Amino acid sequence: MISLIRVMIFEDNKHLRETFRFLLSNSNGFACVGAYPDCSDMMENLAENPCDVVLMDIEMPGMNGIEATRLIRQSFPHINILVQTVFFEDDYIFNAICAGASGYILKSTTPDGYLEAIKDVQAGGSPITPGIARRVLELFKDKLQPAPPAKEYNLTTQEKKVLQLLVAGKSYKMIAAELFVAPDTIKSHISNIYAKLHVHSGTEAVSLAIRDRLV
Amino acid sequence: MISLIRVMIFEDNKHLRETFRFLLSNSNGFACVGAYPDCSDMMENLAENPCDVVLMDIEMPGMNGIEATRLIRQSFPHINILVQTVFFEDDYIFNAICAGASGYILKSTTPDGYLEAIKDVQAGGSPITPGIARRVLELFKDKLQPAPPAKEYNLTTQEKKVLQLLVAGKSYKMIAAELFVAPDTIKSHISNIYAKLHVHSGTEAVSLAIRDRLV
DNA sequence: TATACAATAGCGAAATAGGGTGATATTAAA
DNA sequence: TTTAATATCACCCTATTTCGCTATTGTATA
Repeated sequence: MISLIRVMIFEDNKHLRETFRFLLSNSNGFACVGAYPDCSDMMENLAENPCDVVLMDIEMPGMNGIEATRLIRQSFPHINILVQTVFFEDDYIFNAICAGASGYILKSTTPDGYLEAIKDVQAGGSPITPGIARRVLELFKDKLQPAPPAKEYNLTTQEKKVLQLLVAGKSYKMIAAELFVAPDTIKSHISNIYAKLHVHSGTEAVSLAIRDRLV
Repeated sequence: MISLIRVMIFEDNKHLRETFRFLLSNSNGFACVGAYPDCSDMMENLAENPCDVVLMDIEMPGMNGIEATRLIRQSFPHINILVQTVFFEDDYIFNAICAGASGYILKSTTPDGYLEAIKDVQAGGSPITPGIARRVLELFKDKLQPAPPAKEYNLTTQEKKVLQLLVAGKSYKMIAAELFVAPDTIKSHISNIYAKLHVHSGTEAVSLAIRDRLV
């Protein structure tokens, strides 16, 4: 008994859809268990025809491929979804990943490329067209390191401690107690902090401190 | 005149290093402009031998490939760095991307795979081994959607507005003015907000609101 | 039709925060 | 050695915040 990778196709372009079906039906190790132009009966299709991999177009009439991906992942988490598109849109890429796509390839891929990609996702990998992968890495970097504190504010070590306790929601008295100094000293520090941060209240200072990662 | 992709290699394993050198020197369109076992003289090497792509091992004696990647990106931002490793470590992947690696491949790649990957990075893409790409996507998802507000707090719409303005550093009076109601109304709302959030001061509320993404 | 909740508003008292000014001791830099 | 920055503390005064309690209105909901 040979293990087949069962693939379901969602692709609105009829010619492409039939090409995929033909390719999968005539390649060893692959089977096409359905090919549909839109996602109108998607959940029923998936429930009736078990499959391992879904080849999902993004641009489709009705529900788009990203929303469809999200739905499939919710009800059939074991299915690997290979998203394909003609566009490089950052929003597409970002949303497709968040929706749970397991791979993301460009439509310019060769027939063998498709088969390779389907094998890759089935094996637990995530084939990504290099051009798209570059965008993924850029997005990753942008989102994950939103610039270290652009401004330094030149807070002293004691001021930083006070600011931290202020962010923790402590009152002047409590901060004073924790740092073993007089409440008036804390008041003085906080005045200086406000001046350096150009704010005039605790809430403003806390807000800025958190957003600028001063704490 | 043919355009060559000039590649510099950093790889501590002598056999691998020489294999790469041989492969690049004997493949059309590629040139090896240097192959070193560590990064001790890296910056000088790069300054003296212009190159387009660096093939960088992660595990090396002395400076590791990730730190080296960071340094190269700082001084030679036009150079594309292709990182390779034998390990699937999430930390490696994460840090390599943040350091500015343009591609990330496993050492099990075939000779042709290396040449393809080098061509890909030079063309502005980011070849990533599917297995690693899967980890990248997982990391991406984990880091970017750090759980929606675990607690709901059941704030009303008006209370949310008030909280937002409080986070913006506004005083009771200013909030009242912006929402066209009496200051005492804001006082009431804030009392209710504090009760729902289990806090007792503006700074605490702002801190919690930002950290729990209520705003 | 009661009941609950949201939004509104007011009153009073106590606590806290914030602005200003000034002083002292210590330490680091010019 | 003078100067500048830091950390400390005090006093005065006002504004703001916080807590409690009460109360009205409109809108859903049981």
